[in-house]
Amino acid sequence: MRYSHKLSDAVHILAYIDIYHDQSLASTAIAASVESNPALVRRLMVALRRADLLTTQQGTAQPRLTRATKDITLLDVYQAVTDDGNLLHVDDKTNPLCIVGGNIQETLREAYQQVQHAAETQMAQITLADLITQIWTRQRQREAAKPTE
Amino acid sequence: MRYSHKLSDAVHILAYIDIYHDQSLASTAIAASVESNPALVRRLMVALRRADLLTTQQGTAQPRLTRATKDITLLDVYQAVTDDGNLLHVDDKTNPLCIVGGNIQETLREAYQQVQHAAETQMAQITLADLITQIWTRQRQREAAKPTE
DNA sequence: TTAATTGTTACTCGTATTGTTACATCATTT
DNA sequence: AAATGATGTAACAATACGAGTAACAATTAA
Repeated sequence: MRYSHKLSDAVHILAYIDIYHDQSLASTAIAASVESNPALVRRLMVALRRADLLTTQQGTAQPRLTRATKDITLLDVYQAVTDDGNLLHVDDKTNPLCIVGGNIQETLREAYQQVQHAAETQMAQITLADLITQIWTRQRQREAAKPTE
Repeated sequence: MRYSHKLSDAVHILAYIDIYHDQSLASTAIAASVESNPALVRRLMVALRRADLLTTQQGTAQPRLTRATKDITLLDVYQAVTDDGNLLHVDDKTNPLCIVGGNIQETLREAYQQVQHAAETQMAQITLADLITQIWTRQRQREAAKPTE
């Protein structure tokens, strides 16, 4: 299975909507920035809409964030675009008659839960506003490095 | 097939080697506990050997841990069996001419690195000894619940 | 020598992700 | 009212990776 960039693309979409709020927000325009295709963008926007992160209206290219960028965390986006949301996965087919096979599943589930919690805590501390600030900072640095285009 | 259980199976192998050290440690015996096949077990053992977590000898079914179980962490095993070791992945194909597409990759890479660090810190605090203790605890609980087999 | 085991490779299969196309539905413009 | 453009949605293909499986050389021990 290929590594997923759904989270990255979803963040991309949200940042695009915020930064280019006075330009075209059509899925084709966003797709050009993501270098993907409009259908993929719309599919991700469905997931973001279901997670109550943005609103859309059929027929109009007017997606809007439902709240301030500082109130949308990386965790919100992550949970919106992943199915189960688990970073690590237990092998649920082990031999129950073996001491290891019969007890490792619950043991690992608990350990993985601790790792998951640590990761999610960090994700919850990174907001969309933080990311957009970073994007602008890097943009200004690039412009400063190349004063004449 | 769905998400990878390489980490789970690798921990399984290490725990099996420790718990059943006085019984057959052939890849077929371990595979029976994992409910997988010997070749998969041997492939994972290659990764664990390269990470200096165990030693093997061709022709003999005598894998041995290179150090005490308390000195082997979940992070050690994770890094042994994953290629790049990254839990989250940046979309490296975005439009560099767009403010978002041109700066989001590095921005997300930094954010993902923080999440990765949080997860790895937690993984480093979970040792193979902890997991084996958990396995034994659960085993005793199951035996107590069913006094007569 | 014979049997068992590891080390290794090649191949198939299942499935998640992404790319692509098509079309119904809705809104806006003419 | 018609035309245009957008979203919502589904279907299918292409791709990639994990896992299953089989096969065989190399090595060890009986």
